[in-house]
Amino acid sequence: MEYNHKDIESRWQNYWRDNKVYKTALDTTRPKFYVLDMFPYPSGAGLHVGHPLGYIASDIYSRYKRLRGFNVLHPMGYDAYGLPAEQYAIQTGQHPEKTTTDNIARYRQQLDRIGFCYDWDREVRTCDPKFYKWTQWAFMKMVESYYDTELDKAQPISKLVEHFEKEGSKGIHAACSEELDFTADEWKAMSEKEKSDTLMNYRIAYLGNTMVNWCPQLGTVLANDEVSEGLSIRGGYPVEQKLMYQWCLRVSAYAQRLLDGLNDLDWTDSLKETQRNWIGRSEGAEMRFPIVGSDIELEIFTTRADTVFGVTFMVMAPESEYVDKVTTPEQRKAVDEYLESIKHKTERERMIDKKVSGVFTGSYAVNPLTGKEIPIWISDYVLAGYGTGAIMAVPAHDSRDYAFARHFDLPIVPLIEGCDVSEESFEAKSGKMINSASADFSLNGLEVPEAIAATKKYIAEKGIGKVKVNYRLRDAIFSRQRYWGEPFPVYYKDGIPHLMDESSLPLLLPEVDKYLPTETGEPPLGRAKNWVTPEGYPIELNTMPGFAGSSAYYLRYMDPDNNEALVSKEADEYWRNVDLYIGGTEHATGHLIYSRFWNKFLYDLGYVVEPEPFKKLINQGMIQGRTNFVYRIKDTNTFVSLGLKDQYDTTPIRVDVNRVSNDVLDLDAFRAWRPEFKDAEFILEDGKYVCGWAVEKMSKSMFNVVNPDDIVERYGADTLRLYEMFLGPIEQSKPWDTNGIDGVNRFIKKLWGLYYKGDQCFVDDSKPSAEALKAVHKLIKKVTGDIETFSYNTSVAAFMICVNELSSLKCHSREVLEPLVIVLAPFAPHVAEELWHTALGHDTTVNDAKWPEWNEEYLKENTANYAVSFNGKARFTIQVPADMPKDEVEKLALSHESSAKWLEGKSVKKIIVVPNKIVNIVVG
RNA sequence: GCUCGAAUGGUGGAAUGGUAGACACGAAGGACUUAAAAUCCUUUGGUCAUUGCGACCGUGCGGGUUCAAGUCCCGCUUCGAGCACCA
Repeated sequence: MEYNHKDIESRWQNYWRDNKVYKTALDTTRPKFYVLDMFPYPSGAGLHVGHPLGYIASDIYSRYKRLRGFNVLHPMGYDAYGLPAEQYAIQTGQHPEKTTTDNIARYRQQLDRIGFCYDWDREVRTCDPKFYKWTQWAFMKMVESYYDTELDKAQPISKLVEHFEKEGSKGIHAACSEELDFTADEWKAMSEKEKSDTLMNYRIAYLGNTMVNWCPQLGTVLANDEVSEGLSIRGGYPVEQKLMYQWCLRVSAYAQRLLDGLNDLDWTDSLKETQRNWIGRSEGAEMRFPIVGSDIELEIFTTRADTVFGVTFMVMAPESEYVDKVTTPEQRKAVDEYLESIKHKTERERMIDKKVSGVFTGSYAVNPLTGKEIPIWISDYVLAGYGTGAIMAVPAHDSRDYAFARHFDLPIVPLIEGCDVSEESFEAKSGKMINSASADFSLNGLEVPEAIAATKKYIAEKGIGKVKVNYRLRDAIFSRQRYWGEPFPVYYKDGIPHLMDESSLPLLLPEVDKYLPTETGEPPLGRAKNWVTPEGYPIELNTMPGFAGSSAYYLRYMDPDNNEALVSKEADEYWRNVDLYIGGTEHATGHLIYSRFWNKFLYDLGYVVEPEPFKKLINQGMIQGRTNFVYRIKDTNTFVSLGLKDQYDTTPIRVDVNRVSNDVLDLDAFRAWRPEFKDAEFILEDGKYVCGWAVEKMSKSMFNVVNPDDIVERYGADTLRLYEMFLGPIEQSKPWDTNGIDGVNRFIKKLWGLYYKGDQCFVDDSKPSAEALKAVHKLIKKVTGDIETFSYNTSVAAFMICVNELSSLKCHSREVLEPLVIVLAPFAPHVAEELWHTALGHDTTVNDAKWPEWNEEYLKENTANYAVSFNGKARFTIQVPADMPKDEVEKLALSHESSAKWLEGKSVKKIIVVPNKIVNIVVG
């Protein structure tokens, strides 16, 4: 029997499927282990060779854990709502559901060919009503909750209502959009609409008038993580800031818990750091500056409380609500003109344009420490959304304030001894304070950190301000003006939003004639007929964003068919949370934040038992494309090989990588590729056409997409799996390079040759030699250690070494060949399964085998090699019996004939013997 | 600007502070073959030496700790990632 990957792989894939070999059930007698891949968005392009990288890694780990006796949950599903399907629908009129279903079918086919051990009975699709019922359900729970800042958890909104009834807003501790102040009587006197609006200020999912990222080209709002440098991540269209009435999630209330939770997670430092940056905690002080001739106080946030004595002016954001209140009649015209000029700029223009601009309001504030009057300005370098939307300007110690002061000729007061502010600001947080004293308070002579602490204490005592922590993390905007997403279970009665009854879930996505906004600018759901409740009230027209469906999907896999709960108590208590999560870094500030938030919310309400969803997380690197080039001599149809191209004037042209093998162009395939190359001529080197190459993003337009199907067809899934792991550490990004895959394929054939030659099976029950036992036990030890640390590339190398040793030893003993198959099974399951059954004669599947333990006895050496070195420079090697005591090794090393010349005229100061490694003789 | 990470042959990459370059690709030479493919064997960091041995230099750069540094410490350079008018 020759190794025939097509026959072996299709046979076993069918067997696994028909016998539901990978079906997982809740089994409290066995320890659980939950291994999860980030589920893919099923795009029209299908899988390329980069996608399976993480899936293979998690598959290996799942199979390994299973062989170790764990009950492994390893599911897969689809993040099926998304913009591409909707845009395709707009262009073609094809229902997004149709394209999505087709794409999923294609993905499934591609995934199946690689031989993954998913339990497909647990598949979820975010666009499936059975699934999105629970997305809508969680949203409703968020609407019905507020965040108690004292208990530090979500609470039912009814508790807050009770409090309002009794004491109004006095003494509440609830996260809110803005501080409100009302009495119980005022609350009771509110209209239904006013009450609704008031409660929106506290709900965890709330309707709010907020600055949103509006993308006109996409026709929808976007969350902060969907925007980068003022452009939409999808499509790269400009994004503007716009005040809109939108559903939001009060993620900011969870900022501190999201930050603290990171400490206990087994994630990479860089990913945790990314999340910490995104949450952006900064400790400082909030201070009030009274405005001259008014009872308004301007509130600011600063991390540099020590610099208050250097505040020479104040600046507020153009969008600040105080702008109107402090602008004097004389300055009104100038201010209006300035606001108008800002309004026309997009967010991106504002970011790029670093020119200093601003306008004086005409009003003055009082510096609470110096008592001096300072002017209040407006400038767009102050952001409305962060802190209080106003700042105290310290030009001597902040570069932005410095630039502003210089431009408008405002005073600059240095506060740190010896600093030079004639050219630029001094921003270092060190040095001794100067110029910082009033009648009853002085910071002079203190170091900066001491001064910060002293000022915080002082302002708190004086009632001027208080210590405050600010976060960069904003609430997530939860509405999208799109069709292809979850509808909100919300209807409007007299303009007041109401939740639908829980029993009416899921609220099904309605049919529409077109997937575009309506003529009046309403979202696509505005086209739906009868989009009203049975009572005739209109239903919300927005849909939920992509992250809604992906925030709790890992919980649904635990209990996918449950129609009574997101996940049953029993299933949740058994599976708990994800032990190992594998996916890309691109979700660091999106999905991985939202999911943690969502989980913490459900945890607060008692629906889940674990406060964190993903215990350990591995980020697989991106597989980049490796583009091949051919070089056409200008104005001809002649192509010159890489090594000779410098002799001609050439144009590099990207060539389909599938027509190139090991950088050598297949000439006929190239001629057949496109009509214009039909008559191409070639200048070869050594009879070959060698292509150039470059690393680029893997994409159709670069002609560098490699489809896993082609690799599986040619070499088999086992070769693909081993090769992807062999490329390098999984965390690392690397270009896909088909060069080298032959080496892995050769390994599998060589392995096969240990068991079979022609039709003859070699496996016998003979006693293996010590060398053979050693080879395989070394392998077991190495692979066991490697799997736990995800060093799969060195495991593959270990397999190669072991098989090479066994074939040169001509070892065919079952005692050696059986454990070899078991440890190989996670990596190359098809060939392992085949050998397990046919060559080794088992009738169970290799998945039910027991992971072998290595025996240290077999690994013992009977001789030990020592490198003998003098002052750290290795000079020669000695071989001694393994159990020779240290002092004898020393003696032997010193008496070796080669030692004489190193010892000549010198004395031995010290001898260091590292077992099996080195004898270092220190001479001097 | 702040934060984090990385840098090792022609290439991808190995190395608990202990003989750097495992394993693989590529390349060169050889065996088998009419020939090619496939397969197998040998060589492959550099320089010099070489029908014997060898010798010296080598992990981005400059210092340091150590008997011993790719690995630890300090200071740079370059590349990558995250955040960024965030006060």
